[in-house]
Amino acid sequence: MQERYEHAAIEADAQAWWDGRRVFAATEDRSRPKYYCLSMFPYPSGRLHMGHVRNYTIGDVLARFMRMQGRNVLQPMGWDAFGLPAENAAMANGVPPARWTYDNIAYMKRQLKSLGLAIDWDREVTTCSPDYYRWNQWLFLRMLETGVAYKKTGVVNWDPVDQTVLANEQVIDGRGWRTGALVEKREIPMYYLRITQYADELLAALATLPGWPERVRTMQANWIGKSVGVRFGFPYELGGERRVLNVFTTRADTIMGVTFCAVAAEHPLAAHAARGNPALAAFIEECKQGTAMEAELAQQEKKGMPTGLFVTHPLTQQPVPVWVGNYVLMGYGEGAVMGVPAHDERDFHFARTYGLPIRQVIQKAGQSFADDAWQPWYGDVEGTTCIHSGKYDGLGHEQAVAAIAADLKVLGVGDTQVQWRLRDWGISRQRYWGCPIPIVHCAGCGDVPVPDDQLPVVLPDNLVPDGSGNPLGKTPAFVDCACPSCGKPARRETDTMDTFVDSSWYFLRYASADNARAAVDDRADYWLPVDQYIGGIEHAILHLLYSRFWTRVMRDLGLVKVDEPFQNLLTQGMVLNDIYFRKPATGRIVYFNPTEVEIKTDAAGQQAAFLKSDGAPVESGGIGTMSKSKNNGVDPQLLVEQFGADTARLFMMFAAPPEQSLEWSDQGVQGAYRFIRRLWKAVYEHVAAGAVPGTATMDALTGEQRTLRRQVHQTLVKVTDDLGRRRVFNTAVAAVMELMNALDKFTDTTAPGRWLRQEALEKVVLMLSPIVPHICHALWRELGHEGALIDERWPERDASALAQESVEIVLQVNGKLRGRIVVPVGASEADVKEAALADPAVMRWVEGKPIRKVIVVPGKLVNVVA
RNA sequence: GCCCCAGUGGCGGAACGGUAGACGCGUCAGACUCAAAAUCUGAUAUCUGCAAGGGUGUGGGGGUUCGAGUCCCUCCUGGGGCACCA
Repeated sequence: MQERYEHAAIEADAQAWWDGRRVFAATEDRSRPKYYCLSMFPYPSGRLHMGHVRNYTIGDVLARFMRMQGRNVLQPMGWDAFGLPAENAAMANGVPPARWTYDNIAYMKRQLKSLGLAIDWDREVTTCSPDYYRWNQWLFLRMLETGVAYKKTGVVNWDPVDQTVLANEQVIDGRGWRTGALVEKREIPMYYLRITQYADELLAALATLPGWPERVRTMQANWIGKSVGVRFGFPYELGGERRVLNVFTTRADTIMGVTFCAVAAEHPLAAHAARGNPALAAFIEECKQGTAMEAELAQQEKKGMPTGLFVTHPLTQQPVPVWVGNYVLMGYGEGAVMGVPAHDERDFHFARTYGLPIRQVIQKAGQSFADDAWQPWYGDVEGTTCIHSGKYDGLGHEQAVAAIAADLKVLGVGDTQVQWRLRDWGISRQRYWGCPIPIVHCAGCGDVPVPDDQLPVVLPDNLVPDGSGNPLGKTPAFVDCACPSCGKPARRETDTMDTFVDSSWYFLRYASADNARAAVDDRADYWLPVDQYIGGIEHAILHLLYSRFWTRVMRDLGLVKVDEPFQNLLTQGMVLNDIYFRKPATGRIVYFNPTEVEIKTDAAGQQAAFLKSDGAPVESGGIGTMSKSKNNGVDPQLLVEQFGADTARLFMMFAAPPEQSLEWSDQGVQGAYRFIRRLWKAVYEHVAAGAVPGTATMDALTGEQRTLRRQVHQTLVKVTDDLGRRRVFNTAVAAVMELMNALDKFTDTTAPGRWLRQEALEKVVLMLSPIVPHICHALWRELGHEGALIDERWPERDASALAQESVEIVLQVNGKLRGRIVVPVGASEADVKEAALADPAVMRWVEGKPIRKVIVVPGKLVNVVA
């Protein structure tokens, strides 16, 4: 055995061994329980970043661990290859997005391979390939047929200078990122998927996902946002015609406190009132300007303007003024709300601003109402009763809502209704680098779906966008076509699909990746659902919800049998690093990569950062997610070259639990490397000492030998639990490190001692193999095994090694630690209590006080309450 | 603004209501070396004490419990998401 640990040779050798025997190619072996281990596929941005390394190492550890547990493991990989960055790169470099993307994929695939991941590359999926996206198109057409897909108008960010639609990301402070022009909202026709039709099921089924983090389920439930309330109408007359203004409210109990109604700027009533009212028309225009982003809308100043119209309160018959409010969303409910300033905070501030009356109709015991300042209890529903509400006075929230809903129903103006926050999913994007929507617009026949036998509608791969609109629209070879229905010249749809479509079913395609005739086949029934899905917390809502929806749509089309695609979910935390920058007097902030920066400590002990290239200081921007924009990423390539994939993997697993954010640390990497070299050295020295004699008889072991063997098996129990049940890896690594520390101190060179060392090292190599597979592959051979480690099973614990004769008990007096005693295992509670009370330290602390209570936790502690 | 999560030594973190700080990093001391690096050994929350020991301590405040870093309420700070970044 070689004395030096040489990661490059060891890793190349192990990877060649796995590749040469195709050990990770998965087949549908029905005799074994399957394990589908899936990591979120990467966007091919150019190079792998640390977030990827973390994500894929977690997946790989679980995949390899489950393989050792006897499961038939599938771990596939692919590319989320459509998207905006390719268009941005094209604009910057003049290279077509297709070439940029495929070059990136080739490079990143080499990087992934160098990490030694147990991936079945035969199932690789690339979403920008026609082999994949033709099925997006095919599935979209099925959704059109079943009514899941439909067309309506939607709001987009419009850059009036570039004449193009902007992504939210491209809008900075309300202006276009390239032109600096004020962004406008614009309504255009788009295709939508009826996810709201599945809202009930998507919400209810969260209860069937105990393997998901509670917080993700909560976020999804809030996103779907089911609320039960009352929908009712305020009657009014317009041009001699009787109409109603419908609103939805969860607070029908406050209906007697209505002093105004507010409608969205896009509401028909607003448009009507604006005719002949230039000031109102201007206000409505102003509301329609600006952002379409919820985060910005929610923070802008609440503004409104009266329409001059009045509606009638359905219960009091009083006239109620109608306002236009910029805080009313057309997309939610009816696009109109009843205004109850006394009991809704937004309405309160609105009413205060515009001098509208505030009428208290809810009271709470011990609280007094004043209309000059908002108090949180005004919005309470518990412990409140109605006042100033006529026949409803004295009723609680629920009773009042029920009574008022019933009365509105009798009047024929309202009823209880379930309202969802969830909106239908708009999938049209006015962009080039995406999956073409398979529709042809014909002057005679209208919107005609492309027939299945003409799929895929192939995206031309040689265009270079210039930022002014979708280049597809300027490409006659793409746009001009014959109508599939009448054959006359027609125009092809130039919108492409949201890239979330691509990622909503790729995990199904992996199971049937080579099928050119169908999107999925019965192999999907074998592999699905995904047993373990691993990805960033930033996908907690959208991607995961869309995937759950899409899977159900495919189920209802008879294509798959599962309801839920992902049985267990692990949301890994972000990878963070230091941020350094300079802010020139004019121009934009310049960020420097931490590798370009040197930290110096001056005479006074103050630390300061300097740029290596010019020696001048840079400012510290704290710590943040590794990102291109902050230029604080670390290239995994350099790490792998310098220290090897095993070190990179070990550091990632050891530095933090998987769900927490992870701070990058060069010194932490050094520590991981040091441990790997220690492991190598321990095996080297053991092997160099010659062959291990026979076997040892357990009952002949000395106390010290028994202690070591117990620790070996205790570590095995802990690591098995951490990897299997708890899914935390940092503590598993720590336990093995402790064992290695103990092994260092175990200098016994007798025959049983050497035998124990052999056993300990074998267990360590097996336990660490999911995390650092390359070095373990090599060490397993060196420890004298003919077969390869990849074919080994996870070791079993030896119960006899774990047996103990005595156990330490912690003694507390009034909850404070005061001493310890050692008692025999299985000592009775009474004996332990007696021993505890007889302990000198306990006696000293309870002296003179009557003992009120003694709590005994068997095998752990005694707490004396005095 | 709304929804979700996290705050523990100099740092990353451990503690699955029961010994706070495992393990690693860093620092300090020692060994080896002409020297340095590497490696190895030991110490390392804080205050008090010669020591044994004792006090304090898990972002702030309050609560539940024999016992709270852990559960509940509230506030502060940081992070993620908010529907066209992926």
